Amino acid sequence: MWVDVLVERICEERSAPYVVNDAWTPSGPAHVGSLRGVILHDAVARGLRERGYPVEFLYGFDDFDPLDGIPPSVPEEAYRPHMGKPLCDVPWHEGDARSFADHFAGEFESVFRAVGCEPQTYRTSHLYRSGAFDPALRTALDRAAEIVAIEREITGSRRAERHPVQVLCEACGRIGTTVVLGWDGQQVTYECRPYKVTWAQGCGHRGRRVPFRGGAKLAYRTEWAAKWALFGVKVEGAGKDHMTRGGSHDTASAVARRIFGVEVPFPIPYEFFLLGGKKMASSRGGVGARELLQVLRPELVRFLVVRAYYRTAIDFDPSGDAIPRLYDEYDRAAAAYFGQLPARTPGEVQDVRDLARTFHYAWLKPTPPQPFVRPRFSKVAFWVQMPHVRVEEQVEREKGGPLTDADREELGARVEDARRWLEKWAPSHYRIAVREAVPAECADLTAAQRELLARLADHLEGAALEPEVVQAAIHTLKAELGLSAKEAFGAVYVAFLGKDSGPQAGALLATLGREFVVRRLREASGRQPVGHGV
RNA sequence: GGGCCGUUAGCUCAACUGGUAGAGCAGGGGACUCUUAAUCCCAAGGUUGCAGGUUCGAGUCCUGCACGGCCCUCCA
Repeated sequence: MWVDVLVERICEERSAPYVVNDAWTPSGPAHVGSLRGVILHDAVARGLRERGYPVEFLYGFDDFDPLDGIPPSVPEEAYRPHMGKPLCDVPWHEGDARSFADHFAGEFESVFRAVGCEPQTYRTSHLYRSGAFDPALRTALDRAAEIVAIEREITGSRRAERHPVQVLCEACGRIGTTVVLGWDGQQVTYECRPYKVTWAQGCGHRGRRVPFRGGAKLAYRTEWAAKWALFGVKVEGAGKDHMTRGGSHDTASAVARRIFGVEVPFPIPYEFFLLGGKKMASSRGGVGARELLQVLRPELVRFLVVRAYYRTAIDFDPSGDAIPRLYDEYDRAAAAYFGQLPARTPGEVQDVRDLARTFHYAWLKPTPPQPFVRPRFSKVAFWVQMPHVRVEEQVEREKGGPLTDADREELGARVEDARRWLEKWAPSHYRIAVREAVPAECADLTAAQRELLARLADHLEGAALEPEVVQAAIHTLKAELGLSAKEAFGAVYVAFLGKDSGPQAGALLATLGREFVVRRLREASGRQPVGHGV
């Protein structure tokens, strides 16, 4: 199981205590890829902890970065004047005291807490304003030329020369628009340029200021290296866009080694998380991390990430069979974890062991789970649609005993997921839906089946529409006509559902109302009512 | 051009540091003979993309190739 393999290698290649770090810029709603990052780091931290090492799991919100784009979910006019300011200095448009950064950081934090990730969070703005980053800032200013040279070397000088420090403009409060002109060991001279970047306009101010305690920030790649040095980070993964050769991770690594003199954290390059084949990035809209929790419950979200090898892309498409399949795999992993999955060959023994570990890392809480019933998802989805079925009784019968609290909790979650799935994602053949018009499939009915439908219509016209009555009538008629149960009931299902199976026929028809039932039976039979015109 | 990933049964995917290629679904056969038939049982289905190599042994390791996806630009 890949988490265990990574943990093993980390123990060989880096020494304890382990600081595991991950970070994200709260510039909009977090997308699912960021969620993969947190879950991955959380699982690795858990694995290291279980080996008895001291582990610190940190999660940074890069809220001192400039606002460089406006997410589509937010009114553009409210933020246009703030373009280029640090995210932590941009007020949230809906009145309360929070900043733009705090809003999105808080939102994402509640998502990753829900899937069981418990890092200690920090904000880069605090690192700057508290002075924690001042030594790194001084180093970067003193050795700016070296850092620029490193960037050019690593990236193959594809990019324009860029100073590793950005000053916060005293006149307009922007940080994305300034350039450093000089550094005398005490103060930086800088200019806030109108056309430095396309997404924000600097005010033109030219000044001198002390860069410390929040007066300036490190450029992204240097800042990354500085964080490793400051916290002594031993493990930090990143999406493959950072990890490509000559990319930001390579630059940060060189800066870490040559400028700050620290070891590069154990890298974990992980693949993207796609939803329905499209990349979900906050800047492009689409389904975010929060929305994923409205598709899958937290246990399944975490399982989805943990079971996939970290170097392969996850492409989750909630339509189709994906959710029932995911549930089946989750149940298999749970069975392996609880020792309920038999293994015969050595290969199977290993498979079961891996599955059990996967479930272990997917489990939300640090405390081990107690066994719980796992009625198959597709079955639950069927039961919740049957008017006469009480799901809890069904599960009790399958289990062969009364349900525990854990059982009931699990079942409740499944029922809720099943209803949501049926409503939003399930392919139509999973839905038991009474057709509004006579199904075309009725053309395939035999003469005897048509006869049965016609006689059933006649019978029900004068009888109580009770489940037992309907049920008994079908059985009587099938005997009269020499039909099998499958042929008889199949005809009824086809007439209403367009397919040859469904919930108990009596219960189904009883919920539909006599007039409709009789009319539909006659239409499907292709016969005129006995003794009536029309 | 560089990098990463993928290619295994009709479909969706498994298979630890190399050790008899598995599962779900679909399809086939059968069972329960008044319906929780979306259940249960059985069988079948694969020269693991192609060509080489290493090995007693390769889906797994190495080399090359083909096809597909993504990343390498700004920003993070």
